[in-house]
Formats: sequence, structure tokens, C-alpha cells
Amino acid sequence: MKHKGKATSFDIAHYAGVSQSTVSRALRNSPLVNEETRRKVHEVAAKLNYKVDKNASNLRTQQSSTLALLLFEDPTTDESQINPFFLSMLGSITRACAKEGYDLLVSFQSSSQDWRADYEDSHRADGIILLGYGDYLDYQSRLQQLLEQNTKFVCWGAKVDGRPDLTVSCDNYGGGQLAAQHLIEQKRTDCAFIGDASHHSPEFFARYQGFRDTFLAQGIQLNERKIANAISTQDSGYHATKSLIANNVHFNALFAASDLIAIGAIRALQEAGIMVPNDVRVVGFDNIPAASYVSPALTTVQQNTTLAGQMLVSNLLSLIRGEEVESTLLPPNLIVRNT
Amino acid sequence: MKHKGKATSFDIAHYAGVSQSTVSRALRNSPLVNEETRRKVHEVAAKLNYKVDKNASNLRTQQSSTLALLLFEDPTTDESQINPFFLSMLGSITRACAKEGYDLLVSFQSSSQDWRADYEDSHRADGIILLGYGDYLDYQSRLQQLLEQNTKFVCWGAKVDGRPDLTVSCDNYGGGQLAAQHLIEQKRTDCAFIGDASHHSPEFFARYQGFRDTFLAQGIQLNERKIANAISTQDSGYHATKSLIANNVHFNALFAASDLIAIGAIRALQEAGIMVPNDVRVVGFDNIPAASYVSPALTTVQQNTTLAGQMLVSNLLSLIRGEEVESTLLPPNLIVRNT
DNA sequence: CTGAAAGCGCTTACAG
DNA sequence: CTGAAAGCGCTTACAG
Repeated sequence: MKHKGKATSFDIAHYAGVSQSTVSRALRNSPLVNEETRRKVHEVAAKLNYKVDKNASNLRTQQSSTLALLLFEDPTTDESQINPFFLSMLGSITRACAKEGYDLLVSFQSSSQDWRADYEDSHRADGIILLGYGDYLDYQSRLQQLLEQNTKFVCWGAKVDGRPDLTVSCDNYGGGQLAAQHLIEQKRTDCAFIGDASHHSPEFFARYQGFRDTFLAQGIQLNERKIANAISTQDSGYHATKSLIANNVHFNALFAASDLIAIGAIRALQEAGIMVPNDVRVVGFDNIPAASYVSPALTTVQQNTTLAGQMLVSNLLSLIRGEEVESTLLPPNLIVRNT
Repeated sequence: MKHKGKATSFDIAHYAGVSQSTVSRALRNSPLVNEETRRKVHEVAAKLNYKVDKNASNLRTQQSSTLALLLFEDPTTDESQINPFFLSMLGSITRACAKEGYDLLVSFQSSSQDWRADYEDSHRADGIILLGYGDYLDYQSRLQQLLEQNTKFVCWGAKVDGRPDLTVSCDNYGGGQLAAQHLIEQKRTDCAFIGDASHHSPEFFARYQGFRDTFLAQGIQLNERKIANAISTQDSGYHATKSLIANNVHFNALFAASDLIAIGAIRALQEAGIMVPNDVRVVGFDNIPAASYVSPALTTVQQNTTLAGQMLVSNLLSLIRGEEVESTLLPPNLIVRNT
């Protein structure tokens, strides 16, 4: 039973003494085929180490059993270091795909380049998961285009009013509230915020809003001067905090829009001789692995990445099946550590 | 120019006023086709948002332009946390694939499960990259099987004598030497080693050997009692170090087979009131992102993941092309920080 | 329950 | 330089 090249269903048919149609049915466990025949076909297939050719079956059935993950990063981010939060999402998405019997095609790209969003057009994937920060206004038009082309996709990110695409996101507003409540309990009400509080980063903006509104409800107004812009990197958080300090801005608490920003901010504070948490309490967002390693360990708002991956995949599959799907909001979780 | 479903090359042919064969040639930029014709075809294709059906073209050409990445983890590892070192490799592999025009299929799996190594058999991928720690003896037989099936694959990991598969690896032995030289310079010659110094983990074993041999060359013999077994997790490093301390084993330096182990070890030392680096100097291995966040920042042996990803991909592609390929050894790099 | 046949959308030798 | 045709390896209606 040796062959040149890979065995095909015709080879199996030959050795099992049945027709090729029957082999195909048996291998797909069609109820139409006799149990004895089915067994025999499976046996021969195993012996010849036969695997159905996915290109052929996908071509025939017009689907791919594959999902694509598009990870787009802020182009200013250091190439070599991927945001650990996304990496953790990637792990949970892969697992969720495997569980559903789908393969996952992964692609990184900086938002400047051409989008490799043609996975569906080229029949490589049945749908796309979009994951990434970056300027929302920059890629909004791309999303619009995907919608027009009727591409099946789901985004990780903020649900913006009027945003027509399907999203799965953390309740960023609620997460901001959690951070504010925590600081209010600690009697730290003179707060700085580091992150992009604008429509460019809807996730960050929602975190900021939840934070601000919670203070407002207590009659406390956040000072505009204490807001510094930053993208989600350690360096950006570091420099934003530095500039606050340089401008003689004082505060006794700091809410960072992400853990990476928080870690950079803490570094800037420590360098300036400001003690964390004694002088300034810090709350981050994400709960990346490093949050528990840094010293002092970072208090942060956790996003449930395992659940997020599962929802992303299951929502996308529903969409592909043509079912009605709602955008999903996942509850965040305050992790109190030492900052 | 509206269609039901996706446009095919026949649609393009129709609108461009040429035959379908010509469309195919024009789109693949065959030199056989007239420049004017080529332009026209591309124009129509763009207008109809046409993309070549990969399933069809792959089926026809009998290749896939796809590589598969199999990440296998130690089954004892916490499900939710993937080893950050591999995550960083994943990033560089993805980038290297993109550069070569290949897609990347990613799959995680615990070594207990069935291997999803049938990507090539099912024509989903032209080759496989294997990445992971775990017990080498456990999966050796699987590698053997892949070789017998003539699967194209390349492994990240130690080049073991007599190991017949193609590998790309860090010079783990050299890395161990680097760690030893550093500690010798610091006059810390009473060393503990935490990690699996056996054939079960060839990478760890090589690190240990390089470390041990460098001390031996100075006439210093490592004490067997100061070696504790650990897999590459923080917890494992923590417990291994704890047990050393509990057994009253003394040492003034510690070489951990990985950063995760080192981070756990430092925690155990600190809890026991042992100061790092004053009482015990610690050197890790990998240089994961967290290594620079921990306090004190971890001195460690860096593996060049960017280069590693590139070599993995380019070696695999050479192998697929049927070229002669040698296993590759990448030079490590000592990063001196505060431990 | 089984088999012969059509066809998924391409690529490429073959013939001009 | 171009077109008509074969064929990649499957799945599945259709006919028994």
C-alpha cells in the first residue's frame, strides 16, 4: 500500500472495495452509509494515513472552516513588542476556535499598510476577528468598507453609538467607574488621567467617561489640566506623566487607560521621587501578566480575556450562520494590589 | 456590475472581453500576456473587488502558501497564561511569514491531546513550525512519525545529538556559559540551578551543561544538592526554591533555566528574607518582557526572538523547496540588570 | 444503502 | 500573445 504523493479518496475507495462517493460519505459519517462499510473505509483511511484534502472540500462546499484574526497595532508601537493584552486574547481566541473545530489564520499589520482583510474574499476564511487599538477614526472607513462588502466580521473594542458593526467589548465605562469608586473609597479624589480621552480611542474614552462621571456624581470635577494624552505603551505613559510633573501638576491618584501606560507612569513618578502608593495611588486597566510582577504590584481593572475570546468566536460563527447577533459587553473586575 | 455571490474569473473575463485563461494569466502577472490586456484585467478585477479563490488555486497548484504553527505547552501549565516567550516568538514568526507572502495557521495544544499535525496531510499548510517546551521524551515519537510521513517541519528547540529533525535554536549551552561567566566575575561561585537538568528538557539541560562546564573549567564543581527540578512556570520556580531553602541548602547565586522560573525563585527568596542581589544573585534565561518590570529587574540571557522567527520561517521554506538545510544555532546575549 | 456524474474555480500544457 | 480544454480532489443531487 505505498503511493507516490498523498493518497486520495479514490485510493481509499480502491482498497476498501467501494466507490469514491461512498468513501466521502463514510468519512463524513453520513447516516446514509452502512455501519460495516463505514468501519472498513475508516480503517483503510487510517492505514494509508489519508486526510481529506481541505482545498478540494472547501472549494466544493464553498466554506473554509477557518477564521482569520487581524491584529492591528498602533504604528508607533515598538515592532518587537506586541501588546501583552492582545497576546492573551490571541491565546483564548485560538482555544475557542479549536473548540468549535475551526482553524485560525493570524495576521499582524500596522494600520498604515494595506489591510489584509481579503481573507473572506479569497475564501481563506469564513469570517474575520479584528483586534487592536489604534486610532479609531483612521480605520473607521475600512470597517465601513468591510460592511459594504458584506464581510462577516466582529471587532474587539468599544461599542460606539451608531457604530454599525458587531462588537464584543469590555464594559469600559463600567471599568472606569470601578476605578473611580476604588479611589473614592481610598479618599483619593485629586486625580490625574493618562490616556487618549477622545473619539480617536473609544475604549480609552469610555474608561475616562466612567471615571469622570463617578466623580461628578460625588460633586467632584476632574481638572482638565490633569489629563495627559498617551497611547498604550510604557514609554508613552512615562512621557505623559513626566510632562505632567514638569508642568507642576499635582495629584494624589492616577488612573491610567492601560496597564502599560500605568507601568510607565509609575516609573516616571518614582524617578521624580513621588512614592506609589503613598503619595499617588495608581490604577491601571487590562490586568496583563506584568501587572502582578511590577513593584509595587499594580492595582488594575481586569478584562476577562478567556470569555472575550469565546464570545468573539461564537458571535462571529453566529453571524456566519446568518443568525441575529447582538454586540456583547463583558463585565470588568477590579483587582486590588499594592498601588 | 452587481453579482450574486462573489465574482469569479469568468465574470472578470466577461467584462474585460477576454478569455478566462487570460484573466488568470494577467492576474498572476504572467509575462505571456500583453501589457494593455493585463492592465484592463486588473482594472476590472479591482472594480468588481475580485479576489482569486485560494481553495481553487491551491487545489490546482497543489500548495497552500500557508505555514502552520503548532504551539504545544506543558500540560501542567495554567491554561490561561501562555508562556510569554512563545508569544513573542509568535509575533516574529507571523511577521516573517507575512514578509514571505505566507499565511500562518496557529494552533495551541497540550501535549496530551491528539496532535493537530495533519495540516500538511490535509493540504492546509505546506509545512509546520513546532514550538514548545514540554517533556522531550514524550513527543520524540511524534517527531519520528512526522519524519516518517515525510512532513516538512522545523522545530524550535535544542539540537540533540542524533536528533534527525531540522531545528532552529538558541545556543543554550553558550547561554549557560554566559550566565556562569557573569557570576564568576561577580565572585559568586556557590551556585544553585533551578530547572530540569535532564534529557526530558534538552534546552534546559544544555543551559545547565554550559553553566556547569564553565565552573568546572575554573575548578569549581556544582553541588548536586543545589539543583532543583522545575518546569518553566513561576509557581514551579517558586516551589523548587522554597524546597531548597527548606532543606537548608545555602548558595550565593542562582541560575534559573527560564525567566519565569527566576521570577518565582526571587519571590521565594524574598519571602525567606534572602536579599536579591545582595545575598543571592539571580540570572534568568529568555528575557521576556516581564524581566524588565520585576523588581529588582532581572539579569538574564536573551534569546533573539526576531531572528529566531525569521530563521524558523526561512529554513522551513527552504526545506519545502527541497533545498539542503542545516540546523541553525542562534547566539544568545547577556542582559545585565539588577539581580 | 450505493454508484456514476456533475461541478466548485482555478492553472497550465497544448494548439494556434 | 490568446483561447479551449483538461484536471486538481472533493461533495452531493440524482438515479437506482
